[in-house]
Amino acid sequence: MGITSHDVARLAGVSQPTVSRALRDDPRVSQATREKVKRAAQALNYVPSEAGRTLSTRATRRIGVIVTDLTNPFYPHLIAPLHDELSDLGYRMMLITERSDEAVAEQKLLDQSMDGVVLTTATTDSRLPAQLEGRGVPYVFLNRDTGRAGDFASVVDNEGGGRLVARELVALGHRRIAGIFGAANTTTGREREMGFRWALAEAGVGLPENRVVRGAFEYDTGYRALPALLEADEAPTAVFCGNDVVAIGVLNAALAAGVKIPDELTVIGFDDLPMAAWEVFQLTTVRHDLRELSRQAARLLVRRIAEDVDPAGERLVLPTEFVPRATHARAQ
Amino acid sequence: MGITSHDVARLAGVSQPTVSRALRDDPRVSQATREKVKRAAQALNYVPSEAGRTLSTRATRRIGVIVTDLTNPFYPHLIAPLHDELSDLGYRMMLITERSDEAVAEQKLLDQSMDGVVLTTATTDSRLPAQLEGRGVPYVFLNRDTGRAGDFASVVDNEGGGRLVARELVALGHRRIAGIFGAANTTTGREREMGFRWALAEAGVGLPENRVVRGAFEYDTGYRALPALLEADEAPTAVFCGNDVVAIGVLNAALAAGVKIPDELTVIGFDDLPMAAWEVFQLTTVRHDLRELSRQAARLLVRRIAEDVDPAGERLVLPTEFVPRATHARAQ
DNA sequence: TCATGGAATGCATACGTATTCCTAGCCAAG
DNA sequence: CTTGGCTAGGAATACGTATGCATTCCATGA
Repeated sequence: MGITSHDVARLAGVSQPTVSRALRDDPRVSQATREKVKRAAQALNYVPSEAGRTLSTRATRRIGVIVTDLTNPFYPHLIAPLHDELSDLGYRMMLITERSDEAVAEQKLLDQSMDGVVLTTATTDSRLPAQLEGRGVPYVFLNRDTGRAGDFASVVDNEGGGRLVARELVALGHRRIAGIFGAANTTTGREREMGFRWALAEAGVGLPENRVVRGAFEYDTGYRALPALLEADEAPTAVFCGNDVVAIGVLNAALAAGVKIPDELTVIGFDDLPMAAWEVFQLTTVRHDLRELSRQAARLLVRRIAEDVDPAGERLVLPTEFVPRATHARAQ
Repeated sequence: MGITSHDVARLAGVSQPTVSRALRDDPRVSQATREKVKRAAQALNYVPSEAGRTLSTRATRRIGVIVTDLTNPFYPHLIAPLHDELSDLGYRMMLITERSDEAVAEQKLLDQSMDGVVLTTATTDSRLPAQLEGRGVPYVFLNRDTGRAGDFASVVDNEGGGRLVARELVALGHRRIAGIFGAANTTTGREREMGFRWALAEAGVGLPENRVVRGAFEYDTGYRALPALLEADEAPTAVFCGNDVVAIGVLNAALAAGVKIPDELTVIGFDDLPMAAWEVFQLTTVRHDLRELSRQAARLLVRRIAEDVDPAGERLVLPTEFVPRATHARAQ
């Protein structure tokens, strides 16, 4: 069925190893032979078998990427540039969702079928990193990490972003402020909350627990949190959301509840997804370079595979920037 | 470095083939030996090498999926259930974007590194299917196909969907109707347009070329098309969009242009993405079962790999349903 | 003229698993 | 007591590529 290097060898009248060398432009094969082999390969439409090569070289040129939910609009914006950069670096991307049975997922990661792994779903209690470590599989964190020393990670200055938002809200005169943060076992959730909280505290503004919600970085988290926050005795005049997707949930819930944005409620997101700029949202948010975030992760991983990396860990942090649009206003 | 079946064999005091058999519960190995081997494998934390298995069995349990742009909100809703179903069927998903250099992409598809391929980006003039055919790589079309006989495809009744919309618009009294359709070299674009057009013609309503736009199924297509359509002498009172993403572009453009939806313009989408139901859009659209569409494709491909399939081709067509929400109204 | 060395290529083998075929041992039937 | 058949496991090998090592051939220099 499949055409092998032996078939090419036969046609070209050389040995199989010579085919292998000629096609990879090994200087040890003469110009004439090289051309003869290439013509034969062309004629047979030969494509080297990846499995054979992998077994022989012990490199798959494949990278596994662990994601939770692709239908969450955030992830495609992470995955797409990651795919492109990996592709440029000569690697293919293998997508694995976290939901898969854990044992199965581990098998997939540990069977030597990938040269490296990108983790986008790290929680502070995940045991996967240790497994990979033990198996010698290079990996990097993207967007989230464990927060421990020794990580290889491409992340955002979440604390700084949280601070930016807090200062803006305070400057706008807001005092009853709410937060819908990410899960406490994610660094993105925790760091954004901490930066926000500390900067508020510096300004003497409190953030009581009854104005705080924590949940997954999903539309529904924002959509469901808003009604609860509005029920409180003193409704907040501003809410900082863990990310844009959550904020968009809030904006939709506000529309459903008849809450005027930004007059009655200021809403701030995080990430600046393209969607945030849509006319229907005009979401004020915190921008960072999502493309670069992914690219950096790809390059870091490839460096780690090549062992061209600081053994003590490398944590690449991208800066944030406040993006004023139409969902913020002075406290009434 | 890696632990192989030979290591397990040594520890268990048996031969390598016995390890292979024992771990795969081959009835030819005795209960006692099987347990001994499994304990040894457990102790060494043995995971079979995928490359070795692939080379030996000539099956990779890997499926390639070709996509254009993941950041287009439509694709994740196609890919996520596809991934899940493939995973349930024991396959992994390898993502490949169309933008990659074509030669490179072909290499990736033809190097025997996948057992099958799912094509989501077929155009009527694509040469990839022929390549795969020639190489004996099983493939199926998902969502789009070539429209030729012999295809293996999981698609939607696009024509029927187009008809549904045309009849609704006519019943609402619309006579100046516009269409923003998909590219003419995609079946999804063409069939939706044809169904729509024919049903309008049946009702005696015309669809002049100056009220027709064709373009990629992207946000920008809708966003840019609306101003052009509004400039015409007689602005349309209704516009049918090639899919929800395009429709959402139109809704945003309408907001920017100060056009009231639905009073001044009726907007209809196609697909019923979750996003269509968001309060900010409340998009009237055409629903089909996107999850089932992908699942069907996965199962069809696996059947084709097993050669348990009608050699003349199989085209699985899912029905459509009109979903009235808030972006349609009677012609003023 | 013969030894030396380098260039070009072939031979043998490794990679890790699955499978075909063979062998040893045992039991039961004659 | 022998023989046929069955069971459990091992030996050999295939899968396709890459590579270390051996070989051949030719040119060069002594």
